[in-house]
Amino acid sequence: MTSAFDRLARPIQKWVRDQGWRELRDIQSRAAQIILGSEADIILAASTAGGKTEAAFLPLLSQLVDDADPRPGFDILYIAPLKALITDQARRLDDICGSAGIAVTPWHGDISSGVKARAIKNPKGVVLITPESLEALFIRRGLDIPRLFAATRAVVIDELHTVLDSERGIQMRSLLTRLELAVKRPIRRIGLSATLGDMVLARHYLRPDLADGVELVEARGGDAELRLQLRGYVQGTQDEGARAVTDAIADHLFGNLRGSDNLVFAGSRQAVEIYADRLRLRCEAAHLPQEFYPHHASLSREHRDFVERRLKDANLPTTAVCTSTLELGIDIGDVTSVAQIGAPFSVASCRQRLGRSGRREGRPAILRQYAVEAKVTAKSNFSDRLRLGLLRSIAAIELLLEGWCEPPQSDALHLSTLVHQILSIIAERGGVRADHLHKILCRDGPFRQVDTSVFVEVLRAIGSPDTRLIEQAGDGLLLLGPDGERLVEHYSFYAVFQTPEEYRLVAAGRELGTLPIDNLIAPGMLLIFSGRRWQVVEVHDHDRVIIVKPAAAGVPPIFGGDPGHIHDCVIERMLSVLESDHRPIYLDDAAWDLLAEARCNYADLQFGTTRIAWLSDNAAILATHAGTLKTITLALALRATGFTVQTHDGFLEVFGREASPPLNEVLANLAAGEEVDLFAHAPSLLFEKFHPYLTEPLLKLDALSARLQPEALPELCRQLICVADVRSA
DNA sequence: GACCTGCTGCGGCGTG
Repeated sequence: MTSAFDRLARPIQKWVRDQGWRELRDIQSRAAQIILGSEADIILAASTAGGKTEAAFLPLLSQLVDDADPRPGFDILYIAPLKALITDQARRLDDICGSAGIAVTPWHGDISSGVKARAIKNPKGVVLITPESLEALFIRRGLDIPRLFAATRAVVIDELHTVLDSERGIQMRSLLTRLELAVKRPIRRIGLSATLGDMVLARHYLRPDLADGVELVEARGGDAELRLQLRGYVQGTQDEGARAVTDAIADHLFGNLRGSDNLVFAGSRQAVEIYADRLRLRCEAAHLPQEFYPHHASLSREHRDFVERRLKDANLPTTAVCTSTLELGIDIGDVTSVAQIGAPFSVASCRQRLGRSGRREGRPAILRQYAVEAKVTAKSNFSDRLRLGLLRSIAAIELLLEGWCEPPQSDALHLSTLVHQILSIIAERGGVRADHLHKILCRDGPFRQVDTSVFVEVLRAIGSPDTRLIEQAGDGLLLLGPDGERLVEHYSFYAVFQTPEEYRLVAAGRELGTLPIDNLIAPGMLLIFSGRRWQVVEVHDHDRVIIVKPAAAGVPPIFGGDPGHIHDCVIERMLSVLESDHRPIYLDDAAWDLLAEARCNYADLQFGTTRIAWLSDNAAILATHAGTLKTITLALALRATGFTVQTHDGFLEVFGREASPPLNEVLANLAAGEEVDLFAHAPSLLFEKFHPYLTEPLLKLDALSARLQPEALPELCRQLICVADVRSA
């Protein structure tokens, strides 16, 4: 067979040689053979900096050079979830395309309207766009879509793994369906991804109707040496004790990270502020130049750019104390080590973070995991005694080492995003019939879990006199109603995800960043923000602005957040770690003491032989051996039957009240399939952007599909009472 | 019990 390199177009070959590459990487050769030898859809899976972009684009651009399409229109559509990524990739592609005379157009909110207007007039080459800007194109220029994409041969979707089951991922898949409808032919899809946990599901996501036809090219081996340490810390119940742990961790970070580039994932924006402050003080005390900086989404763009530039600069040692802002693929170069404070929420993000270090040949990947546990007293709760945070850290590391990570959740209805896409299609076309809408979105598009009756209910809800998002014309055509019109006209419509309201924080005329409005802020209060200390001078509620001045002391603000979902496999692993007597080699002595203590307490509760630990006649701790979704579902079922329930990772603490029936009986009934009203205590059902326009029955369906697992309840309860029976018999 | 992401069209003003 002709080598992959030989099959590339001349100018592309020249570019490869100019890079000084001796040969194409394995993933690049294999991708080139498939792209140039077939029409197949492809997933290219490799770690950051694994050469995925070139693997897709070298052959695609070769096709443009050797076999140009005379029709007008963009030849290649590239979609990425971050503006920064588009800017980076446009620069790299410009370099390759320059000599081949192929146009490269970055397209997102920060690109000037002049560039966009020119591209619309004369569309060609590669366009790099965000899902939101593509959405805007459909809504504002619906009639131009067939012309703009008449010549498009391929859609390249970057960071596919981050959008698989998210609202934005569903939106993007809907847009791809609509694009193919507009040009009346399929367009090859190429997904670029980090290594995925479940490749079958990923293929299905890329091309639902022909998942088996999706070719998979994964980067082979090449895994760097991994150096791991899990350090245990115990914090007291007093404020003073809590500070002592923070200082101990800050001391360790300061001693080990100074002088090199590192990322410290602190877990929350508040923790980022605390640790950045502690580390700054240590530099000042030692009369050393500052090299520790905070980085999270509430900080001003200016400050974040500054930190990112420092990370890229090889001459300035820089450690960013950050949230998941620095987890995604923007180019900050290689870092020496990664630290993680507190247990990670998912194995997938843990892997993504670790992938930031050890990327260069011969350098190890280094992960320091800090586990902070509460000091146990006579009054301590069992969850503190079982050291659930430490266990989750261990479980995540073990699963990471085994190559596992969370698969996407595929059965959610995504009704909020469905409302968004209904409005968008009506706006794109001016009007559309209900049956046609159903065909585009539910039969051909990504909303296949939505059956006809639910779809009709959604249309009724958003067409009701209360909501007035849509209305029906005499000929049956669905049109935008007055409120729908107003919604779609505003630029805030294009994003499918929700964003909270915020104050802007300003010091000496410069914006430091933003704070959620639920912080109670008054003049005179002290704040830690952007790695420095401030005093509030003025609060302008109307303009949502807070003016601050430097201060000598401060407290970190509250940033809110939502509870995360822990996967079933992570919980199972936590329990098997508890039931084993093995000492993982990466634990330090303090962490090992904590684990040994947790194992003793687990045995004391008899959990080795039963899943129910009775606290009294009608109060117990249940070991659900299940992740957040199932555990929460059981908690709601028990609350509905009159119990007070507290939830923990994989455990429930259940207390009977005077009127509640015996817990044993309730569990037996649930095991037998008895139905209970999981929404008996009217929990809030508004989570997503377009939820406020839906009816309560629809909101419950949406919650049941994505946030609960009622179908798992009987089996979960059978397990609970079965294992309990074995013990009593 | 947490984090992140995105945005058009148009009017008004200054400058060359």
